[in-house]
Amino acid sequence: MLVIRDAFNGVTRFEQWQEHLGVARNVLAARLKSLVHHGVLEPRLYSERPPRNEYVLTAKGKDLYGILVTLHAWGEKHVYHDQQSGVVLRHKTCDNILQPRIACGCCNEMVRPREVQVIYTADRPTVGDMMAEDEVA
Amino acid sequence: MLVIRDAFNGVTRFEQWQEHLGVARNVLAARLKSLVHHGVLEPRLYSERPPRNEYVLTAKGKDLYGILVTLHAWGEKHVYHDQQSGVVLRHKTCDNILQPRIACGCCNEMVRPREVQVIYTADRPTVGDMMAEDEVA
DNA sequence: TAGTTGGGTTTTAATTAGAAACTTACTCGG
DNA sequence: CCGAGTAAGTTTCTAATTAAAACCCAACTA
Repeated sequence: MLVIRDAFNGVTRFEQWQEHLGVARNVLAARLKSLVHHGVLEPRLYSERPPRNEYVLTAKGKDLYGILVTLHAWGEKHVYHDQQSGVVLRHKTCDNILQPRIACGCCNEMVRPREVQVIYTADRPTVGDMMAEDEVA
Repeated sequence: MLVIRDAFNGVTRFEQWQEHLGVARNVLAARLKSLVHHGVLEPRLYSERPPRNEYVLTAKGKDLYGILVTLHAWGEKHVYHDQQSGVVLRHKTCDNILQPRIACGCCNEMVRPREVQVIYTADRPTVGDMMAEDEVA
């Protein structure tokens, strides 16, 4: 998640993440590999010899933006209690601090939890099933 | 997260989570304890003797709804590729499958990533700092 | 040629998860 | 009254996962 957050902030290279996050190098390498494998990031060779790649967000990755924004707002409100967290998101269009709300893509109305119905269309897959896609190797 | 998801689906008791998630009992106990400690869930004694609690979402917990919905939609689109995932969210108000979008709480407009500016209001705290609140004990 | 930089692996140590048994304090049925 | 059942955990021990630290290496660079 933090890797992806940085990616949205323009980070594309191993060393940049390493510096920003202070995470162990092997862990970062594993994260990147996994994110590439899951199609969230895409490696791009920016130097042939020595072979060096940068990592850019795919469409799948870019679609994580809503999650990040929502998560950030939650943290601001409930973890930092609207005090200095160090990072703030501004909505350029209206020039206010972004307070993200969930809207419906169909009717454009704001969505409240009460208006959402959970429908089970089949036997609910187990957590194991959900992770099964990993078992490629 | 899965614990919280179930909480939104009406689960309040230890055994219910245990059955739904199939997670080890000690792990579940640890999760619940941690969620209570972080103020996401609130224990409520529903029986004095024997002492038994149920767990209900706090305001902080309820505010996680947006994250869950956004996450779910992402999974539907990119992990299940809009095929049978087993669970679907319906927007009662307009009777369509919910496709959550991020809207701005101030101007009510849909938000696109480009319209969001990241502002660093202070030295960015390290990941360590962010977690420091845990060090109460 | 001796650093330095980018991008990793290998090794080792710590953390976490899991499975199963045990505990406590009841209730219920015979 | 006795044993079984239930709900909510705790304990113990083992297995798997994760992370930190150190190491590696190919290519620039001074």
